[in-house]
Amino acid sequence: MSSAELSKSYEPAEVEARWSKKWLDDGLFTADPDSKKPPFCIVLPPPNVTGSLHLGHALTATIQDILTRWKRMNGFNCLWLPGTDHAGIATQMVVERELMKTEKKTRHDLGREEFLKRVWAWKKQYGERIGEQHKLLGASLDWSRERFTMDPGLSEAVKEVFVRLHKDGLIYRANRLINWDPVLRTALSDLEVENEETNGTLWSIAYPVEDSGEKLIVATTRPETMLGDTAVAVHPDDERYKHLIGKNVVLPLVGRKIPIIADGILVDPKFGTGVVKVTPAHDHNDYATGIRNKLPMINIFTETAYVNENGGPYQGLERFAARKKVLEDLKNLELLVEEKPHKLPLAKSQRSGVPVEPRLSPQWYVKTKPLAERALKAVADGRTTFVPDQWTATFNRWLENIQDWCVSRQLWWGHQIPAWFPVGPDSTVDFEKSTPVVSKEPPAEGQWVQDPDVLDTWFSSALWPFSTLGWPDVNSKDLKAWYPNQVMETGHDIIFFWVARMMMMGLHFMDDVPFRTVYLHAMVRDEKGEKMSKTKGNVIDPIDIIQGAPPEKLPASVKNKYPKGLEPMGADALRFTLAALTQQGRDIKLSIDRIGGYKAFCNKIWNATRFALMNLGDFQEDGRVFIGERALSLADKWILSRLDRAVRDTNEALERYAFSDAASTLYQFLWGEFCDWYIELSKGALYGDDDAAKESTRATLVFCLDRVMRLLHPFAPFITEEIWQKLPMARTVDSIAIAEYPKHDERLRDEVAEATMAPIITAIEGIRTIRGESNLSPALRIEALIQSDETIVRGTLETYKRYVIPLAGLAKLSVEPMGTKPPQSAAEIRHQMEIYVPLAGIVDLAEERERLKKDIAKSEAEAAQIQKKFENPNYATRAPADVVEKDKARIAELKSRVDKLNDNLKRIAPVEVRVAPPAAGPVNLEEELKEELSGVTVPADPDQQVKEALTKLREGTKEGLSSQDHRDLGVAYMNMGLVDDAVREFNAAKEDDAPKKKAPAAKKKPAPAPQKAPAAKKKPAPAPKKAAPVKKKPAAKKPAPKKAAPVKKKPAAKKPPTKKPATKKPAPKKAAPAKKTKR
RNA sequence: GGGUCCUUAGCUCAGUGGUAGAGCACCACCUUGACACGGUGGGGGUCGAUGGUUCGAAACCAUCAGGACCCA
Repeated sequence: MSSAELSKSYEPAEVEARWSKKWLDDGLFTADPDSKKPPFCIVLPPPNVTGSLHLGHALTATIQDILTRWKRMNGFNCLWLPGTDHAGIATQMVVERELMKTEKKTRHDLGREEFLKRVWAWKKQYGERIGEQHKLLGASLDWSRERFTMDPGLSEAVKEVFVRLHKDGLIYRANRLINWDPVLRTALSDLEVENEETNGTLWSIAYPVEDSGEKLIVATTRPETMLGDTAVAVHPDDERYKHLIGKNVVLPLVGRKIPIIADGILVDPKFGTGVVKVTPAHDHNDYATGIRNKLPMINIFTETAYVNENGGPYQGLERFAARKKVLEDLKNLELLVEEKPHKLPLAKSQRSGVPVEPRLSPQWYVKTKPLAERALKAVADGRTTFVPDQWTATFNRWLENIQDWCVSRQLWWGHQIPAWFPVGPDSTVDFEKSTPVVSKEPPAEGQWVQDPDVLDTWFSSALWPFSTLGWPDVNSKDLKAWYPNQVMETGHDIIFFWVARMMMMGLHFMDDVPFRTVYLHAMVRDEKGEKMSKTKGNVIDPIDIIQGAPPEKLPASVKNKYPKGLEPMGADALRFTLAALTQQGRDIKLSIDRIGGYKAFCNKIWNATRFALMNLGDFQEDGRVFIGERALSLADKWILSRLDRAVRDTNEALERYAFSDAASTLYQFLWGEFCDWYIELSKGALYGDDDAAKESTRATLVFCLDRVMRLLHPFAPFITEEIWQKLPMARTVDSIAIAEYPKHDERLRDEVAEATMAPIITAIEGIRTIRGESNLSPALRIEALIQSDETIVRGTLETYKRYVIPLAGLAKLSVEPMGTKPPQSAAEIRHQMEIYVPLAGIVDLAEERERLKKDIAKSEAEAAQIQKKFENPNYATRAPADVVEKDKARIAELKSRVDKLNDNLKRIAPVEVRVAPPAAGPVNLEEELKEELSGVTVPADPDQQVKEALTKLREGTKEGLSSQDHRDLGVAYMNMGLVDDAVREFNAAKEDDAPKKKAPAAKKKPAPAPQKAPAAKKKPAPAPKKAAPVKKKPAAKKPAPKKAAPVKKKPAAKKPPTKKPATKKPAPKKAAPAKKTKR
């Protein structure tokens, strides 16, 4: 086991399939109502049964699964209950469309019974898909409790609720103006109607006043409804029309006499002409006016919005055709006065998209006021809280202004309303006039017919938190165990559809809130921030991201960006991305590239594990000795302490539902600390001969991986299970899914270790900065000298040379008190230490000078900025002392830094190289330059690598070089302090009078390699100050700003939580991995 | 018309009174015995605009501009 072989990279497909099946086979997610553990229950908001999951569902599932797995691992008795919704209108529409397409039939051709059979068949065929998708996502749902809103149990709950609400006087039937969808031929609730700003027309029509030559000009956006006008209204105070109030107009086209009424509510005298036509049966405002003024109501449309028998000659025309005809006729009569463009809000059916036709019809309503009051109170009392809490206000405002809820739908697919109408003597049923009996069964006496209508889908959804648990059986074990649910997690777009209604129903029937916390997540949008919708064609199937997809499967917008299709990312990467992007109160713009980044993260974790397993030997953690009791190295103690912080921060973030903060912490710890630092530091021990060190390192690796896999498991269930199972250690449970979630453990915290590591990290980073900015090959070992006045720092660096040397790629490290600076060196001034790397012979000092100058400039600029604050006399007096002190200290530090950098700049001032003209005869350069070169340190024993490179170069110089090339090389060698080589080249330059043009063969190794083709520089002697371009980049390199002394910060204060994957890192400023070095 | 939210590096976003941050992208150097889905180093921002409060504003207040969403 300890030598388990891992593939070179993480391949999610196989791993996911295997564990997904195993978890289900083992029933790990099947909840037990008899458990003594504390309950934790989330019911999955049921998706449309015939639909398919989109990324919004993937987000819901991810968040709920994170919460559930986290709680499960924390010892809760978790139930996450899946299910689907029958989605009345949507499903019926889909099946009707299919029926028309394949059989050219309407549902009426089939009849209700036969049609419903088809819908059930459809449900059976497509209903599995949602479940499969959830399983691919790794959702730890209890499939044994899967529910469907039209299951017998849930249907029973619906009937029970309807009957009881009716008995309680909270359900009634009324003939009112409702929102009617003329395509679907059903009533809709207010929430199912969307108002859309539309460019329309405002027509002005002349209505002749009866027995008078006067005409009233009315303005309307819907002229066809004049067929149903029963009045015209003016404002009671409008002087223009006062004299006409009480008279009649003759309705054009129809000839009906209708009254001129005064209504101060309907009429705005400033709008249009100040005269309004009133059509109570086809407009909500007019309807209210009709009631106020006791006007007759004339319905002019059929249920499909064709003009009916009340429309006289227009009967049979569709509503828009009727409009056209009415306008035409008015024009002919010269009664159409004006026509102008007008913007108006158009009410459209959310489902069919057609304009809603307000229609008078008898429907069932839920009286919501009393229910809403309880819901409001429960939230006010804090029995249910919203996260983020900004939604509380939205919730309150809606419930405070709630209208009665129209719950009947003229559909076939859904819960048929348990109301019974008497069959009349002539075997007919008058659904409009007769009084129905509400009960589950028809009355025993007489002949009854059940109301043909069904209930709004949301009616059954509102019962979901308790109907799924067995209600109305109040003795149900599940109900007792898990009601109220702990959390309702859903999108904020359905706070009214669902959350509010579940609150009302839960409180009424269970006498308690349905859930303690409502977590509302943001909407998932595409990369451009647009809502994902089928019509926009930007909907992405989460499975295509998990498993990859060929371009032809993708929506156009995605295909454009990824013409080759999508690579498989794996469920863990998708989940982690969603969690990382979840900001409270902010939409998620999903970036596929971002998912790629987290896929890389998964691969990184995989390889870190691979490294560990390859180096564990026969180590086996039996758990008998607590890790802290082992003889741990500094690195071991450090990473354990960092791990403990990650554990604490992750738990703390999850408590706050701050998923992105948790993801960030995990990402940063695993990559930025564990991989970048600990693994690199561990190599010394693992590859060394000290068995004790090896043992403690192996134990630490296993300990960390075990903990961090558990910590990460809720976010990335598959890879963590796979890795956890491979760790050589004793386990008390068979799956990480039911292993204990790591908890903060004070024994692991080690402030001393963290503080001790700080200068080590500072030193390594400082040396790396020099290397990087000097473009030194990672393979090149260099020497470094660190000076510090801090005894502790010196002691630490001396003691832990074995950490610094390999990670910084050193051949040698010297540590000493502040003192004489080495000549010809690059410098980095860091907190409590100065780092010097002798560069003579390695690198072009001119570039180092540039680097220093920029660093100086930057420090000076920062100091000046702070200094400016002190120019304001009030600053020192009014600002808090500690802030002032801090600024003073910072200025002092910067000034000292500038001084030191300047010193070093002087030390590496250019060497004046005077080269005699070649024609002047033999020159003994060594002799001639003795003085100038006296300060140059010639590396006593250049690194083997350098030697090799030089050898190669020297060989290269033997052929094809012009005298000019030799001279350039000579200067280069001079600058590097390689006097012998320089002299040889200068001599060669003189001897070689027949120049051959050929660039030296040398590669780009560390040594100088003047690759430029030998230009025919005729100039006798180059005498360049710095000629030899050691590196390629001609231009100045970059400065070496580096932030001040990062490491110091003391990891603890992680600032506020962050969001993204990487946030602020705790200790290591930049967490530089440490790969290179060894060789 | 009412309400909510957003505007910080090329992109996506943290930061909410005291030295501008992350990931990705970018540049340079590296096929180093876990990983090129990698390593190291680096460049890049007048924090939407204007005014105010304050010793000090990306942050608080006001106004404006641009964008998103909800409700009527």
